Amino acid sequence: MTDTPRARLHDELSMASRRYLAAYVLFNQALADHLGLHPTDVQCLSLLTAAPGPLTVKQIAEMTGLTTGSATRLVDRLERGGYVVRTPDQQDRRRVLVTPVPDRLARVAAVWDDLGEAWEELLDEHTEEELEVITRHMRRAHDLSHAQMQRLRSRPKPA
Amino acid sequence: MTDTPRARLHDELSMASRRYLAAYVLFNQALADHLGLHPTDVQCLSLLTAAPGPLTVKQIAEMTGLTTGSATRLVDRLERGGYVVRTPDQQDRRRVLVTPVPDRLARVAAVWDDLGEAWEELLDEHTEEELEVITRHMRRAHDLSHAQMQRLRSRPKPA
DNA sequence: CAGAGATTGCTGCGTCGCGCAGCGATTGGA
DNA sequence: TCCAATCGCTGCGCGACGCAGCAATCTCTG
Repeated sequence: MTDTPRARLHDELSMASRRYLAAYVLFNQALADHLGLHPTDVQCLSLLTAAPGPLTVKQIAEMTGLTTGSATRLVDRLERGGYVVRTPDQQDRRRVLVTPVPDRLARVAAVWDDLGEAWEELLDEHTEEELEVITRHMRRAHDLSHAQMQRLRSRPKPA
Repeated sequence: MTDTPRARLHDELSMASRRYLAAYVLFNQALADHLGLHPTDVQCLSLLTAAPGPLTVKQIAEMTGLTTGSATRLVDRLERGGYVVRTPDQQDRRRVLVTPVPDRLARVAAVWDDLGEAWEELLDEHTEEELEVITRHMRRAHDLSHAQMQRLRSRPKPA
């Protein structure tokens, strides 16, 4: 079905996205390995820094896709490494707030900044209109991935 | 540093990319879980179908970032599940060619196609020029991720 | 105000993916 | 011909993860 220019563009973008995402997975693994962590840990730290405030263990479990028990072990590792601290919630004493440690995260940020220079150069290759187009696509793709993930989770497994 | 429109666009795209990539990781996990596989297995199948021909175990190890031993176990799982077949290489009898099984992969493709409909709709929201802009950015981002991954791998660990 | 049910986080237990080290088989170069 | 290099496979141990059950706490109801 690649006989029209439009369809060809679709295929090219699909393939480019696949390669990009595959490369990101490898990069994420390499980054985690470089820091002596696991890909899941890096993902969690990314979520923590992107969040406006502290997250509970339950929220971390939902956002990472693993059980509360595994999330507890995950926070254990991060706390042992000094990346986060546990704080009991005053409003609801069942909850435990997980707060990232800025000093410790600075080391992670250092790696990111070092690599972020090339990222800035990449962004500078685009006009402002192009940046908006790409950003819009990213947001739509994010929403789509999120919706399809939930769809997959709430569907009977063929196994 | 978000005091200029340009810098604000940079930050927005950066954040949108982070969210997009994080969502993809979750989606990939959900997809693997849905198929009764592991994220690594799905990644490997994606690489196999994207490759022009059969891959050796060594190539799979390099492209997935794990050791040859783990790659052997990975191919074991895929072979046991009927997703791939092992074929001895005639030119070099040390090598083992791993070929995907079309019939078995059709089941994976079925999930993709079902979800790909929404993906096509997303692509149809863009003009052809916008598609080209996004594709170009994806390719550049892929190259950047790939280069930075190799840079991270060949650097001393701070641990 | 008291008690039932729901929610949150933590802990044994078993499973299994993964890296590491070493092995035999095969290939290509001195 | 011999030897180093390459490829894939196999024990071994580590550790991340899901599962099931637990105590503590909150919330809703009579």
